Amino acid sequence: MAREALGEGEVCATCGSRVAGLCRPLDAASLDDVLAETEQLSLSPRDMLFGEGDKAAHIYTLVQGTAKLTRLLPDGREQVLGFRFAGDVLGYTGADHYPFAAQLLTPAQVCRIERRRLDGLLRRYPALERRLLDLCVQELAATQEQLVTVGRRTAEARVAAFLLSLTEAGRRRHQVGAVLDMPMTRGDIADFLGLTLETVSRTLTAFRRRGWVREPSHGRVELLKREALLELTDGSMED
Amino acid sequence: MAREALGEGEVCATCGSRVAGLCRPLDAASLDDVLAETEQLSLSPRDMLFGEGDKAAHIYTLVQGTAKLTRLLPDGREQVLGFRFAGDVLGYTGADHYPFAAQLLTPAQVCRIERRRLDGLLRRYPALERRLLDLCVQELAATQEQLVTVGRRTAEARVAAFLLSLTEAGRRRHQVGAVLDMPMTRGDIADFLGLTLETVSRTLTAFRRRGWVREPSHGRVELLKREALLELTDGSMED
DNA sequence: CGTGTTCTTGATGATCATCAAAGGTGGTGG
DNA sequence: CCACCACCTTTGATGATCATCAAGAACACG
Repeated sequence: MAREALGEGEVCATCGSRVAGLCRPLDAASLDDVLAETEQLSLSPRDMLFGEGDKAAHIYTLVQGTAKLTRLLPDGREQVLGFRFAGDVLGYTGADHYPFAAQLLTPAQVCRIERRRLDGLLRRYPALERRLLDLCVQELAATQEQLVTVGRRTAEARVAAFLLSLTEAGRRRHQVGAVLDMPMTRGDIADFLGLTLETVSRTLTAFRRRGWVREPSHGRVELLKREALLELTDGSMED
Repeated sequence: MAREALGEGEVCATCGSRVAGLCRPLDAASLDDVLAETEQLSLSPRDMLFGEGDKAAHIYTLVQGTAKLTRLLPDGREQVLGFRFAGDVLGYTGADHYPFAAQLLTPAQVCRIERRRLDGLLRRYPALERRLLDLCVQELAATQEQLVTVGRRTAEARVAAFLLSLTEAGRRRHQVGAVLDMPMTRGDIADFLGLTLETVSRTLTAFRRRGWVREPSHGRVELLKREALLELTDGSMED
């Protein structure tokens, strides 16, 4: 669906790689070469891409769909480290076991490559290593931003920051229009923001009552008063 | 001081690079080459390595001393993103402005290199790019761990996790003995853990009263009951 | 020895978690 | 096609944890 809207990079026959994902910096010939070493998978909501502590055998590019990255706590609760969308790369780690789990929230297509094959490719295509570094730096910045949100903001400000981050995620996927996909449950959002699902629910209905947001259907939101949400985050989210 | 304890890599005449830092993977000849493009600085507590939003002109290796990375909130409070110790690399970012500030907590020596010169070096020594990626992956993991701490743990568990992380940081610097450096104030720790300085103070005196920790002098701690602290974090910090 | 900073300790209260129950929604199978 | 079931969401009542406000003590520094 987003396929036609992509413009610029195009290509991405099987993998979407050219557009975003790991292989973005490659030219057509190299891309074919790399794609030869990959597998494509179709998956369903709740499927695990990998579990926390699993052997880190693959690197994944999410071609279509949404996933959450989670760490499990001993008492059964979980912390959501982040959400990932079409075009994002998942599961690169220095260690040989994944330090967190990746679970799909929607139907999805992914492109994956074996870790040990990747090492060869990295030697052959140095641009890939640079790409991985750029992606890692981006992820780090996003995680730090999230740390600020969870560490220093009120419940309302956290939910506001989350909603605003959805529009950023939508833009990266060239999503047009004011209505955003929000495939995660209140519980997922709560585990992301360091709150309970009740608090998230109450906060969202408060925003709805104030006319700041609208939920046209399950899994979608529209932000009607972006300024109000921005103000809640205290101006600390730029753009 | 830690200098003689290093063993293995040694070298590190000026920069400490061989031991840790950015240049660890280089051989002696390449190291000399790289060092020729660096500057060495001696700095004092409270000096800023760089401010949030400054032009990202340099990459720094902390040779000696401790620093905190912070983001400022509009209301004047700050979130400490992390602490950095001898051997750590600071200030690598994809953007052209630093997204956070770096301030020293102790007297320090740093080795820095201009951003644009680094780009040339990265081409000449691909191992450096790999090194940067490894460091970034490590930082990401640490930040995610911190997100779990701040998002899901009680005040006591957060302080316990912080203390335990100090022993990890000490080990990386080959610090021997049970007494750890803790150059940060209660306020710094609070801003790191998403608490107030009063709560940190109360929690630490509680630990002291229980005989779990001791502060032989300002800026040092000894952990007397590691198991107790570990249990507080709920077993979610391994090792 | 004084001054600024950091640390401790107490009293009070707000925010958000917890416990509980009912209303929606989508999906599945009879 | 309808009914049932699992899961998600909403809303309320209550209370615990931690922030806030305040003041004094310890410490480091010049």
